[in-house]
Amino acid sequence: MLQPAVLATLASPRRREILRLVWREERPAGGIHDAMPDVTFGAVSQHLRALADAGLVACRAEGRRRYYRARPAALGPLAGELERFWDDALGRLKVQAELHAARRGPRPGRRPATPRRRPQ
Amino acid sequence: MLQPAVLATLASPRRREILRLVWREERPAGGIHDAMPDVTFGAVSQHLRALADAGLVACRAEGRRRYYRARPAALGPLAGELERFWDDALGRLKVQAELHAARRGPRPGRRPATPRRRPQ
DNA sequence: ACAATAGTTTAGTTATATCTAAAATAATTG
DNA sequence: CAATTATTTTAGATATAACTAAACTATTGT
Repeated sequence: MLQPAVLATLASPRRREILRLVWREERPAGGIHDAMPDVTFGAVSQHLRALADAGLVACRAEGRRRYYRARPAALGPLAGELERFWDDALGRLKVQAELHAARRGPRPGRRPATPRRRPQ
Repeated sequence: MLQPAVLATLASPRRREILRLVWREERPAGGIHDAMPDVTFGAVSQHLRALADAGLVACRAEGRRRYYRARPAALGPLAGELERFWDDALGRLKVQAELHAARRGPRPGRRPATPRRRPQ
């Protein structure tokens, strides 16, 4: 299936919640639902289908259980979709700078690094 | 404004289209609309507001024109929002591998960068 | 085969997004 | 100030998304 909008699929907080639940270890649909008390099993199942359609999760059937797990590689196409922005030299620098700053706190080590395009 | 869902804002293809138009150089709202014949000026303006609310564009008024430009740095929070996934060691490796493979073919330059973990 | 369990799918409701057309605002010009 | 230009905002239509409840499918156990 020609991956329907990874970005759109990730845009739903509910689906990100699910994705986080199955990121490190697979879980059966019921287990996922147990972790989300405020929504129906049916709704969870629907989100799981959306995630699977986008390639963001894989499903393994075992007995009457269906174990879901995240497919981290599916974020590659997301990066691809953002590529037009990300790929811009200025954009990349700014993004990475901010990312690093947010993660580690202000770091003096980052030089402005040869502005190749147009320094705003 | 406390940045409403960068991801959700980017999920709209129309808004990505606009963002691309103002990525490298600022444009007046009208200029943006000119590049999008299949939608109303009003609709464009509404999307511009959504983008601005998400911090993805900035606006400069000059005379009766309003010039918009992208704010690449706003993709930082997006990365932050994806951080929980991206930050996972396995995820990062897979994603970056795929990204680099897609963009330039295998390149040895980038080191994996100390994996910080967060408890889920 | 029957009942129980695990999950999906459907029908229908409600909420949210997106769009158009028109009215409103704001700066500029005559 | 009135007209013009550039843009925003509003009201309302239509489409899409998310959810619930219930019906349905499939697997296991008795």
